[in-house]
Amino acid sequence: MTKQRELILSIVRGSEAHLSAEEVYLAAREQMPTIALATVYNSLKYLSEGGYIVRLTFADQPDRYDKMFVPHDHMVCSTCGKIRDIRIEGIDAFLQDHADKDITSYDLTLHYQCSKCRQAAKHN
Amino acid sequence: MTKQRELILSIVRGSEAHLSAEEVYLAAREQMPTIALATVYNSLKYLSEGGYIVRLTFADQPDRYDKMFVPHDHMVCSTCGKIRDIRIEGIDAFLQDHADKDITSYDLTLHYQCSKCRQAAKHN
DNA sequence: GAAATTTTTAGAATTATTCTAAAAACTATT
DNA sequence: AATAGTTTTTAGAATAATTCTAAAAATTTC
Repeated sequence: MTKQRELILSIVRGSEAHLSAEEVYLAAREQMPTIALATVYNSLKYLSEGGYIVRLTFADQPDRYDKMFVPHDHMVCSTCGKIRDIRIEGIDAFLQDHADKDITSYDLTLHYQCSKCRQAAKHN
Repeated sequence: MTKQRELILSIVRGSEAHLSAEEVYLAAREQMPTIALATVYNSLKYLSEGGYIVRLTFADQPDRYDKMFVPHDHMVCSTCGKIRDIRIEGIDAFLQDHADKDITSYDLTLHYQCSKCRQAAKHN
């Protein structure tokens, strides 16, 4: 673990948001102004492949990174793209039961409209 | 519906694969050699926003397009990236039941290792 | 069938990410 | 603790996927 990777890990772990590489880069620069964007990408790859953090891929957004201490799924607002954590109780068992092959992991994203966007939509 | 959009819709509907924009473009050019790549992107956006086809987003791959006559989910091989359709019986009801908000749709991707890649991995 | 609108085309632009090659930082070896 | 070997970082170039732009073509409306 280099200083850079430690820093990046601490940024992802210290945030409740689902940060993009760019956002991690901006946060990292505050503590290490000379860090390169490529290092952020390298480190995020290293950390997610090593299981320290989880990479999330959503449509129409750059990839995001999640500390995922507690297993959970995600809801994305179809209008503004904001991401919300959600826990679907019993989903793991349900999926293993209903899939014919052994699954190693899964991604589940629910689409919905967040309350802010629902409000905004009314005023049209 | 313009000629171009008709053609692109027929290509997606006529394929069992999950075609990328580039693949649709190559197929489209065989019947309409002057079609522009931007038109393929525009049309795929138009068709997926209109509900004629479904856009799929996976990590480390360009977006893909699926005719989705029958609702289903997807399994992606973690090694080669190949996509397989899967039907998870009762998942819709399960999700609506277990999510606290009204969901408009969902994406579920299961990760696994396809038999070809599992074989290949053995010989190491 | 002229006018208005929409779509297509071709190429430039943008965004997210990876690659490259040299420099720097570690690690292991005497 | 100097040396050699390996890994990581850096900065910038390169790439891939997709969108934007502006003019031309097609389509629709009146």
